[in-house]
Amino acid sequence: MARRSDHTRNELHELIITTAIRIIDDEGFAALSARKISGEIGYSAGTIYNVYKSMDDLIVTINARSLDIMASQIKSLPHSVGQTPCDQLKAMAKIYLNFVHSHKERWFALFTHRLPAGHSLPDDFTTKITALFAPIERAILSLYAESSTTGSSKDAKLAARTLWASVHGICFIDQSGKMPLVSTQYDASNMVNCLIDSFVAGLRA
Amino acid sequence: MARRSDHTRNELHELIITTAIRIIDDEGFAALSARKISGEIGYSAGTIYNVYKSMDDLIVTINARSLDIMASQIKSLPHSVGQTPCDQLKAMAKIYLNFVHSHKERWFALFTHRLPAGHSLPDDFTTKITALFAPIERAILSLYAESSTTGSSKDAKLAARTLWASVHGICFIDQSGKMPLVSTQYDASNMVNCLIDSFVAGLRA
DNA sequence: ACCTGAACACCGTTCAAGT
DNA sequence: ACCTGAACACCGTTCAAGT
Repeated sequence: MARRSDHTRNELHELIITTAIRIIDDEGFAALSARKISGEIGYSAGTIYNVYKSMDDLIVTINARSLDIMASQIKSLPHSVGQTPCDQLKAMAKIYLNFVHSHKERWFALFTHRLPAGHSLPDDFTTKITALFAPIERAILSLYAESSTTGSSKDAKLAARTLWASVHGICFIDQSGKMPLVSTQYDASNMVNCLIDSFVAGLRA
Repeated sequence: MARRSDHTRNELHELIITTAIRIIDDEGFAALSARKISGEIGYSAGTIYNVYKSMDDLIVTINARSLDIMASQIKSLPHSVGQTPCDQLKAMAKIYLNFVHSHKERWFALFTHRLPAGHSLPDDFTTKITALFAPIERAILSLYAESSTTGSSKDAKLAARTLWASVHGICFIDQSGKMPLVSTQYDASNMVNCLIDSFVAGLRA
C-alpha cells in the first residue's frame, strides 16, 4: 500500500511506545501484544517490526524509559543541605516506592522481562542502572565519613548495592501480593523505614 | 479412544508435574506450555485440562512444591543449640540462596507468576508462605530477648518480614542479571551477609 | 521507501465425538 | 469414564507483493 505519510518515522516510534505503555498500565503487562498495539494505532502488525527489531526490543525501550523517570525524580530531589545520609536514603527509597505504586505494571515489566537466552541488554540500559546507584553510594559514603568508622569505598559499594537490592525486595513482595499482609502495620513504607533505620544504625555500629 | 489405563489418575497427576518441572528447569519458565507437556508424556493437550483446571492451576501447584522444598530444608536445619540468632538467620538465608542458584527457573516461576485479575491464590498456598516466616520471626524474637532492648512481638514481625523481603530482593537482583556486577565482591552471598550483619547490629543498637 | 496481508509456527482452552 | 482431535481465538515474526 505504500508509504502513508500519516506519521513521520519518529512520530510512529513515539506512537508505538505511548500506546504500548497505555496497554501495560491499563490492561497489565501480560496483555501487551504487537497485534494489539498495531490495531490501536491503525497500522498492520508488520509495521511494528519496521520500527523495532522485536517485541523484546520494544519492551527494553519502555523499560529504559522507566529508569529515566526514576533517575529524573532523584535528580530533582531538594539539595542535600541539612539532611542526614539516612534522610537522603529514605527520600530516594520513597521515589522508588512511589514508582511501584503509581506504575505497578510498568515496574513489573521492568523487573520480570528477560531477553531470550544469548541476548543481552544494550550497554546504555546497563549504564542507566549504574547511574541510579551513584547517589546511593554517595549517601553511604558520607555515612562512613560522618561516623568514626573508616569504611572503604569498596564497602560502600557493597552496602549501597545491598541496601538497594533490599528496597527492591520489599517493593517486589509488596507488589506480588504473595506475602500475606495481616495488617497495614507491615506495609511497604513501614518496611522500608525499618530496613533503612536498622541497616544504617548497623553500619555505624 | 476411551480410557487408556496406562496411568492412574495419580500417576498422571505426577507425570504432568514432573514433566513440567523438567521443562522449566531445562528450557526455562517461558518454554512451558500445555502442548509441550502433553506431547512429551504422549497424551493430547486436552488431557492436561482433565487433571488441572488450567495452566495457572498447574503452575500454582508447582510453585507450592517449591515452597515445600524450602520448608523441608529449613526444618532439617541442625538444632539451634549454641547458635546465635544471627547465625540462624544466615543459615536460613543460605537455604534460600541455594534454592535460587540450584533452581533458578523454578524460583523465577514462583515469584513472577501471577493469576489473572480476580483470581487469588488458594489458602493452602498462603499458609505455606506464612509457615516459612515463622522460624525467622522466632530468630528475631530471641534476638530481642538476648539484648536488653524490649522489642514487642509486633516489632519482631515487622523486622522478620523486612529482613526476608530484603533477602528476597538480593536473590532477585542476583538472578535477574540487571545489576551490573562489576566484581565478585558484590555477589549475592556477600550481600546477604552484609545485610544480616548490619540489620541485626542495627536492631540491637 | 513504506506498508500490508497472508503465511508459518506457535499458544491456552473447550468440547463433541469416539471407545 | 476417559481421552482425542478439531476448532476457536489468540500469539510473534517474516516477507513477497503492492503502491
